[in-house]
Amino acid sequence: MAPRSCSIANALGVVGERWSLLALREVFLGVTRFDQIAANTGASRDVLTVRLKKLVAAGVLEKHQYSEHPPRHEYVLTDSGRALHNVMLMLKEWGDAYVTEGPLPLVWEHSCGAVLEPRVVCAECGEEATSESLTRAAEPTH
Amino acid sequence: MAPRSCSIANALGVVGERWSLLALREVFLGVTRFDQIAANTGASRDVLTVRLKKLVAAGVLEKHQYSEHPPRHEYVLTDSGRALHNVMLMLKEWGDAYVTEGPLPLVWEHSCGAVLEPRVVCAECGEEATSESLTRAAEPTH
DNA sequence: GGCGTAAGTTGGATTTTCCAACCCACTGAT
DNA sequence: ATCAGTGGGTTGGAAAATCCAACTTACGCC
Repeated sequence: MAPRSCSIANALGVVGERWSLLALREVFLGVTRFDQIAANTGASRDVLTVRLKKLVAAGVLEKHQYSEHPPRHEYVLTDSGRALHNVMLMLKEWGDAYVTEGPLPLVWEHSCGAVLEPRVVCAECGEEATSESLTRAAEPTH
Repeated sequence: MAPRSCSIANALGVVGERWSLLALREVFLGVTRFDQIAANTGASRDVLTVRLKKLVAAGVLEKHQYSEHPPRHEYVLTDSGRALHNVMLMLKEWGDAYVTEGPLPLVWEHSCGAVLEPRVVCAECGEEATSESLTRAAEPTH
């Protein structure tokens, strides 16, 4: 039996290794340089090198040279990388609710002025998308 | 410099290891037994044993005995586990859009009848929560 | 010249992971 | 009663990934 084919597995194949998402979190927060990413995540430099290369190869990040002499780079998000924002939001939300103890280390405020409480809704009808309100529409026909 | 304290890191401490989220995906899909989870994810049995124990210890899953002789168990989601649904949805959405090639292996239909296209919105105002519409509201005061 | 910073590389020890094989308790068919 | 099959693991050894500290290169500043 081959394992189930699934976009969650595919996604994790790209960003599912340790440090990948934390490195991306830093880029989202505006920290784009190797040393700072290493310090803020706690990843060792060699592993971080490999992760960043993989994320660049996968088209999630781009490496921009912002100085030629000496050569200096920064990592910036591609469209694909920016699209991971929702994943990070939900992961943060779950961590806030069920893992983090004590005061929350980071709180987002939405442009409407409220502290952000994210909800996942169906783009069509605007109603919340819970696991109960979803049914499988297609199976692989193989 | 200590690494940044953050709910994303805390969340990944619980579900960030390989196979954890895929095992949870199976439980969401109604596959609750060890052998089937192993087969559908591709995880080796020893690693899966450790992952499931950790998820139970973290309060994400519960192990229910459904037969005494022979002892047989199934894994069921707790509230905390059910709350991971949003994370999985967004991960699937990103995988669909940026990683999976060819036809999508799985499509969800919302109760409104439409194929689900999930959006993350602010619970307060209902507007979409993009990275541009968010600002940091609090920093650790330490 | 010496110090500091950025962005890695390298080497070796330690952990994890993988995989196949094994085990035990039971069930159901012959 | 034996015999294959299933569920849920455990064990052992090989392979891969990770961690950490030290080293490197290439500059800019004083």
